[in-house]
Amino acid sequence: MNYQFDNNIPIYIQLLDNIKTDIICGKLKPGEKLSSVRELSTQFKVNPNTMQKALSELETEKLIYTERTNGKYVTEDEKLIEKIKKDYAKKITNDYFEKMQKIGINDSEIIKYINRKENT
Amino acid sequence: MNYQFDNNIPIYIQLLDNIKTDIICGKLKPGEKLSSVRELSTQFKVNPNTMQKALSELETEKLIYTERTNGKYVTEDEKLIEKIKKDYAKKITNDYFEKMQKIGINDSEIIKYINRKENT
Amino acid sequence: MNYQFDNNIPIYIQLLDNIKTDIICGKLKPGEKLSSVRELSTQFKVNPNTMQKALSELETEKLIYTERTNGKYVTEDEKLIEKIKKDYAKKITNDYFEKMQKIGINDSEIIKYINRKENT
Amino acid sequence: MNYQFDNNIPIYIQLLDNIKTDIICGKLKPGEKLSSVRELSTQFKVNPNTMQKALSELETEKLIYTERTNGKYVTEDEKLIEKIKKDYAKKITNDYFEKMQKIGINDSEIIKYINRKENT
DNA sequence: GTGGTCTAGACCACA
DNA sequence: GTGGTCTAGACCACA
Repeated sequence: MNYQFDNNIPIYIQLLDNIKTDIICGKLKPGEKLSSVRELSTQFKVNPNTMQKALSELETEKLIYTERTNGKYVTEDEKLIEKIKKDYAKKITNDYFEKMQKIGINDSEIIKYINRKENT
Repeated sequence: MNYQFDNNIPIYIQLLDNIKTDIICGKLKPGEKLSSVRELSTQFKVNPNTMQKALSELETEKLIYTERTNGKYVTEDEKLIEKIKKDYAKKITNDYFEKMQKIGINDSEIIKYINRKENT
Repeated sequence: MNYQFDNNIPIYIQLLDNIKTDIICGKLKPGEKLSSVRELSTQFKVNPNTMQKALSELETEKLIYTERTNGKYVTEDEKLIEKIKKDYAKKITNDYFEKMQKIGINDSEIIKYINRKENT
Repeated sequence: MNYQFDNNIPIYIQLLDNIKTDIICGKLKPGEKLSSVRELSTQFKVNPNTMQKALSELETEKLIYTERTNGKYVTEDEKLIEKIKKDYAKKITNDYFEKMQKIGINDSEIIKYINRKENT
């Protein structure tokens, strides 16, 4: 499996989002141990420093924590994960509505777009 | 009127989006003459080069055209505007669904988020 | 002026603390422009990346902000600075008391140590 | 009893401080025999090597001594303990004042912070 | 083996 | 000129 990076977004952000998404959607379980920085960087074919940067950002968000000389783990705080998930969902829903309204598409028209999408 | 720029997105992109949105939602009418680059750059408080770059991108998209020595105008091609509007609306609807699904939120849950938003 | 680094503390933390202290005590004023990353790294004789790391940590704390292609500035939010100052002062006061009590020195004895210090 | 370690300070330092504090505050009496390294490492849930390192540092400071094949003991030199206690107290008092002054809090303001703390 | 730090230096977009 | 990103690779403490 070979990851494709979007050239317009910094790689460390894409790595970060990738792992974050895995935590939020439950693919990475609370308390689960992550692969080592070295392994992950090999797997994603990036420099260890780049991976380290992505992971340390996740750590400041408290989504992962480090046991020194041992490894990195997904937070056990399930409420935090749930909160981040809901906040994120609300945010992108808001952003979506904002963008639609900005180009002059009102609520009832938005529903049409959504229904068309739903019935695919 | 003072525009607030998001420091993480190139200013010329933000300018471009701004004007594009105005055309799509009809605030700028088909065939309407734009202010001069100089005026626009003063109005948005940006470097004229930056404004120039934004406008030339819009010109590549054919949303505006230049009459030499006379100024820049919104395209008169209403079908083009309509098409860009619909394509854009579909695209952001798709993006929205994709993002929600990525974090493990399925269609019926998406509807909940949308309803909550609708009833605000 | 040549900075001496403590070998047991990461350099970027020491840089960060240094600048943070300058902001908190008012040596760097709210809204003041910082020297460029390159200048600062020359001045402190560290690698630009190390300085960059220190500064970006200060940015996540919102004590500084970046104007792209322009430079970095001290936050204009004086309340935030004041808050960070007070929180920090409370924290080190608490830490001090805790440490003293841990080695079996009670409040009245602490006062003696403080008075002796005060009258120096 | 389960010790919580701060991940940013080497565990052996935290163990060392812990035992040192117990000696200084009298919880461990002069001449008292310590538990075996094996017991201590089980009790603190650390690797025996780590506990060994902590103890050997304490031995360098002469706060404990080893009777070969018999075990480790707290020093009987009460003056030494008293001296270390006072030195430590002075040191952290000095450090405290230094830190406060560094962020621009003068002596009279320090007193306010202390009084507020005292009256809790 | 684990994570953390740091350097040297290249390269980039933007203004 | 400004900040930002990324790589290659060394070195370190800790367990």
